[in-house]
Amino acid sequence: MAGTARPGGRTARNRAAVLDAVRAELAEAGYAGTTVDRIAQRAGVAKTTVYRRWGSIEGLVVDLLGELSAAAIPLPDTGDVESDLRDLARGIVALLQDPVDSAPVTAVIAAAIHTPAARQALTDFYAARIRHAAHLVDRAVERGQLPAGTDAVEVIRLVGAPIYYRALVTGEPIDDAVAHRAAAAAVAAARAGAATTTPDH
Amino acid sequence: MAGTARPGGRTARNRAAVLDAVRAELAEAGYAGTTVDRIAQRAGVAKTTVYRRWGSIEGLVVDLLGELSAAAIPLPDTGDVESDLRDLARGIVALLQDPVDSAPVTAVIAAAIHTPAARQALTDFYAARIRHAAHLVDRAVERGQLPAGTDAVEVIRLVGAPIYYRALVTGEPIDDAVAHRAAAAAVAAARAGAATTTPDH
DNA sequence: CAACAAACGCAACTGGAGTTTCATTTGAGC
DNA sequence: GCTCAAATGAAACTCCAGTTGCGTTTGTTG
Repeated sequence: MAGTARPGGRTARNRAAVLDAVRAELAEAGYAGTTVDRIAQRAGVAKTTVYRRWGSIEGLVVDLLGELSAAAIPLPDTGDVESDLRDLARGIVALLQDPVDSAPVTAVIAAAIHTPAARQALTDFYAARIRHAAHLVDRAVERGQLPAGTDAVEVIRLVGAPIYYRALVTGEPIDDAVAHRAAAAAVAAARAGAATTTPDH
Repeated sequence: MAGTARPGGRTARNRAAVLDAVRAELAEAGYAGTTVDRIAQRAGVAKTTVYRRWGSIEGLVVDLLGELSAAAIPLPDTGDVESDLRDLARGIVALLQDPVDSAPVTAVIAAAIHTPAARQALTDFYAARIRHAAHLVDRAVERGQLPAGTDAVEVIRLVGAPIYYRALVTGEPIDDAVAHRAAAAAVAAARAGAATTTPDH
């Protein structure tokens, strides 16, 4: 439904202009300092149009997130699970450290705490991402690097969790060392059978 | 500075009434539906007073978080690291599942994404909590259940991370099974030496 | 190219969050 | 129990996000 009208039509052109403006405003002023008025002005569009089509800033960032999920992300494949997971973790760290890339993500995370629509969009977004990355773990299981019965999705969660935990909860700094440890911990847990589809408790 | 004036004075009485009102409003209407006007009305206080003393809703929830950190939390001590960490994880799950308890926490997390003051308060809050819980891991190292050189704080992070990750990022359901796996993964990582103060990379 | 529905732009309007001003109350100190 | 600074209450005010109404533009259909 992103392309109901012709890509060159005014509707599509305005949509692109507005989303670009949101990206720019988020990067410059942050989520708190971003107003619909300025976005509309920057996009050369009446603010009425923005409110009619997106309803609010939350609607805008949700739409922005949808664009992100459309962009395919390459999956590392070095032949070694831990290397692959480390690359994956480094990608997450890089994403969260870049103001332009992280702004829409953290904005939706904040919005998801209040708004069910944002919550749903975020859940769908990460479900797809994690499912995609899980293939990396499946390959490792096939290679015998991880025990059979390993829950691939759970391993991916274990990689991302410590990084987002720092970014959102503790506010501790994030760097490649964090990515390194997250990958190492995930692999260790998986090797020990702590990430299986049927827990042995 | 919480008790500058006498505990029975009007100032302290108003503070308690307002914070109680915030708790109640958060539980009923959620963070998005909470307004300063209703809080003031509920507390039997002029809204001017609220704005003067707390500045905004964010200031209120930050203050609420401060109250939470003042309440001491008991540390499990079963003699087994994994049991202890599992109890700890269950406590986090219980906190996030209870609307009344979780509301101020998630509210500050959302606020911390935008507001530096909330960010600082949240960072301090969790730094203290994690440091406190880390004693549990230190004891386990002394008992020889975990390798020497284990970073106790990092182990605690590994327990909390998957739970908050689900709550804030992926939106996946949270239950005791999640707590169980988080503790198991953290112990596995620690046993494998993936959570040491001096990483072996 | 004529017709028409949908999307848009513009300006005026609305409502509520947050501020300011000043009179009043509280409670600590003497 | 008197004094005074600080905190509070009440009401009027400002400002801006979000809405509404209506005329205009766009682009699709036949």
